[in-house]
Amino acid sequence: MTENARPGRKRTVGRPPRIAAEQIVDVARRILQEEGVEAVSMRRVAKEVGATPMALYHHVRDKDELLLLTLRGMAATFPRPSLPEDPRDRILTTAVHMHAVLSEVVWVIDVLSLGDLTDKNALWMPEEIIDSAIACGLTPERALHAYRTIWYVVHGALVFHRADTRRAADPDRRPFFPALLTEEDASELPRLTALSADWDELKARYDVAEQLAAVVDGLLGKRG
Amino acid sequence: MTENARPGRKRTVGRPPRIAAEQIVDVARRILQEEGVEAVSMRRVAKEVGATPMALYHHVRDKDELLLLTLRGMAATFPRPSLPEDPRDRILTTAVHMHAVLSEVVWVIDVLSLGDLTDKNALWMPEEIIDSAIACGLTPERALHAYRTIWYVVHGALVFHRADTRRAADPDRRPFFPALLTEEDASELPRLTALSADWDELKARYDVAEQLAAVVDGLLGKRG
DNA sequence: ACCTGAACACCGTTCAAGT
DNA sequence: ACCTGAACACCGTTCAAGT
Repeated sequence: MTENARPGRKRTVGRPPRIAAEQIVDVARRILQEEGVEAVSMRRVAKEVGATPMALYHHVRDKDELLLLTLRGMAATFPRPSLPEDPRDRILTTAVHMHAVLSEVVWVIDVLSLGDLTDKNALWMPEEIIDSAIACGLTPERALHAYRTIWYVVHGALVFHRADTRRAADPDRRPFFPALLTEEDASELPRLTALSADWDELKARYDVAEQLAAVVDGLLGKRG
Repeated sequence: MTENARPGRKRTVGRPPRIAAEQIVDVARRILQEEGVEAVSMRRVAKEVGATPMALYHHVRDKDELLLLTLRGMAATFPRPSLPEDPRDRILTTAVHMHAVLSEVVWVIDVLSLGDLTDKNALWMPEEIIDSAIACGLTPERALHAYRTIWYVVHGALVFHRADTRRAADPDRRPFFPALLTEEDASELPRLTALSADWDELKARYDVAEQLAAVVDGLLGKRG
């Protein structure tokens, strides 16, 4: 948001605005949801909002800022779940919640991977995970690192699931992993060859909650 | 690679090629390395190879294919490390190796996240991890899931480290996480507030090998 | 202060034609 | 078979001018 268009600032002189920053962001968010991040362009948003492309630049600094603004308030639309007592379970529930929320609004992950977290309403999740990890005996530093690792697993599950979905939708998709295994590879790559038979079913059975449970236990050092 | 340009196919008629597919891929790879994925365009590659943009389409199907071809052979340039005896250690060493290799050629991760694995020389790594996980007592299916989770951690570490590097290089970077914490947040987000003081140092101390060790132990079920 | 119009410097890709 | 030229349908952003 540019300096002069910041909400709450009194506008006493000059031409009254014809389009509001919120309108722009709403349109961008709708395109994001309906057609994905690659369908969003300044020109497209401008057209749908009924203005020239350059009008947008009075409300947002550039395209990146517009995309980041679409995230604002998203976390608030999902109710904060009630968490269990046990700190280990609190971590797990929060992590699974992060994944669940983000897989309901798939476009968020696309925007998220190109910028920073801007939504303060989402910060209770790292806070909760770090706090619970400390309650489990980790130092604050180790707790932070553990949070990052958990986030990487959540992020990876979302990103690669999205990539799979896209590929499945692609009409003329190129040959990919299991297809490029030849007979000769069978001896060198026996495990992959064996698994490639029902690759898609196996992939579908990947259970994030289960994996996160194992990861959390590992990070908390609950091992013999 | 288009049907008619496939290497090994005898070309007995027609105009001799002026540019080879390999030239195109080499130029693309150089731009990738020197300026990043967003600097690669069909027009730019064509110019540097001394041809019109459309000449490229005789050797590759589209831009995506060109990018995927740049990965071909990358894994072979890194020697396969000697692995320890213990299967748990083999998993860890392989995972750390994946991370080390990919952080030496940072552009690979950008290309990788938009497509599939095309380099057969890289497949020994999932094979090794899955095989060792089975040796540790996991079923093949659980071993595959464990591999995916490990890959997510490696991928996340690389992607977010790259995002940080980019942001650090950006001259007019926007305010991001620790900066947007206000005094009022301190009570609701005490852990994050406390950690935000030396955020950058903490981030720099994130040790992938250490995290992977914990994750692997969790995935192998080595807990009390 | 807010918006328009024209322009700059790009994209990926298709299609018809040349050698 | 391989390559060119022109064209289509786009991009993000700057700059000068209008109300």
